[in-house]
Amino acid sequence: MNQYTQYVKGCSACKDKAEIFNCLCQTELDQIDEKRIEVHFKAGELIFKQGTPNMHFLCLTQGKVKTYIEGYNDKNLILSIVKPVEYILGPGIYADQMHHFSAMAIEDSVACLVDLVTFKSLIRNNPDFAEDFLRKVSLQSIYNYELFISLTQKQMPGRIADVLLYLKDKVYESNPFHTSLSRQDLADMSGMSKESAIRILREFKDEKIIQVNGNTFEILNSEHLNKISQTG
Amino acid sequence: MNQYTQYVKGCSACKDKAEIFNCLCQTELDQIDEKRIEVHFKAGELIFKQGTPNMHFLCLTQGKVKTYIEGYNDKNLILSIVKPVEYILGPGIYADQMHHFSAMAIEDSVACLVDLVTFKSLIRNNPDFAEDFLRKVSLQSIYNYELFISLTQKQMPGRIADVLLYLKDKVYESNPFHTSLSRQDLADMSGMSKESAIRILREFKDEKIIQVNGNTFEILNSEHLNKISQTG
DNA sequence: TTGATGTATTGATATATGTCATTATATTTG
DNA sequence: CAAATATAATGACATATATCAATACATCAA
Repeated sequence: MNQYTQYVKGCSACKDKAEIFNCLCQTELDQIDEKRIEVHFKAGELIFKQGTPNMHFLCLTQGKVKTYIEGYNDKNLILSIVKPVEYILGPGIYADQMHHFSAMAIEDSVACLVDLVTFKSLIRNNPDFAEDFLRKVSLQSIYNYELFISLTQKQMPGRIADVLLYLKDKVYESNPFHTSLSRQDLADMSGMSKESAIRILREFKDEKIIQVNGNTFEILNSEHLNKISQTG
Repeated sequence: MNQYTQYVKGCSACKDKAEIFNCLCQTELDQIDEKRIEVHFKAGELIFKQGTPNMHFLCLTQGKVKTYIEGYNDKNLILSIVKPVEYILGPGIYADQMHHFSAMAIEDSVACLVDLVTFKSLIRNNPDFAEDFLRKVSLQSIYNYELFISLTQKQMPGRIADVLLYLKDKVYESNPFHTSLSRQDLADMSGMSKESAIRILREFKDEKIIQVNGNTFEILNSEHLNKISQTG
């Protein structure tokens, strides 16, 4: 590591990678930089758990993380797959100071933790940052509404189609894509049993809509898959 | 109407009824008061429609409103029943300026509309108001997560139980309660067909968990209903 | 290599839920 | 008032989906 890499490390380096801190001036960035705690997580490690106190603002800088609600009978519902640089924040921050979902690294990951006092003071003192934060929260909310419709009004093929399109377009941004998500995870993303998820994937494969090789997926017939997503 | 009632009308009157404007000073309240447009809706009338531009902040002062996502095949998913004084705001305000769900009066209602420029400037200039707004958005988000679990991981009896408890505790705050919601609405709240909703209600009735008389519901065995909600 | 463990896959079966058709009950309209 | 319309309720049936059991496959440790 040379002097240059040394220099751009920290929040300033993150600033160059993502727009989430665009609204912060150097002083504010330095303020976060000073407070932040960098933590490394191995794949499969829990980052925070639903039901525990939410004391920090969390920003993912490397790796990938799944956020999921732990429901009944050991069933999980995966809400999103987060990739860097993006923050992972729950509604508890401005409500009851609790985590309402869990977060787990699905790849080796690095996250920065900043105490909420610092975070909230930035929100209070920088209206641009506050607005940007509201924008992010809103976008997440919009995605949640889409998820509602997918999960409650579409049948299994439509839901699996949604998951595949989400992974291709939003998470891996490539086709084919390789994922560290298990079949159980795919099932937890689409609200069904893993056996059902596997069956639908096989059907898609038989119909030459996708190609599956272990954990590598390729969407062959995007049009058809979109149609399945639309028609439910 | 005497001079006194005249005096307390407008946003100041609302301030007394709800905490949502507690953070605003008199000047700010007057600012809203000047800009606001009061609109009366009859039961069944559409207040705003999913997919149309979201140009106003909306505050319900009288009546009741259902917010719902319009999905596929003319199926709706009711997100919440809003009662006064509460605002009805969508994530579009800080994202794409569109409505992502529809709102319909289920009783004769009155709402105040304030243009977004005014609203956003209040958020920018009053950190307390911004924080309170974030708190509200967060609470809604938390409720949405509970809804996710109810809708995706519980079977029909559990979902109907959740709807009944929601109406009793959060909407009407009484037992028995009378509702203007149709059986179709109850079905749209629990993500099932209206026939299924009716069947479950009958089962609850047969088991003496609830009493039903048209649109009047009384929860007789709260403990049992809670248990059904828990066990899914 | 071998066994051991976890994950993926498949098939058979049970069950939850939706759909369709029909009747009953309200509610509105002329 | 009766007729007309909307909503509610019920039953028979179809089907989507979960569950259970068995097997295949991959990964890892010894």
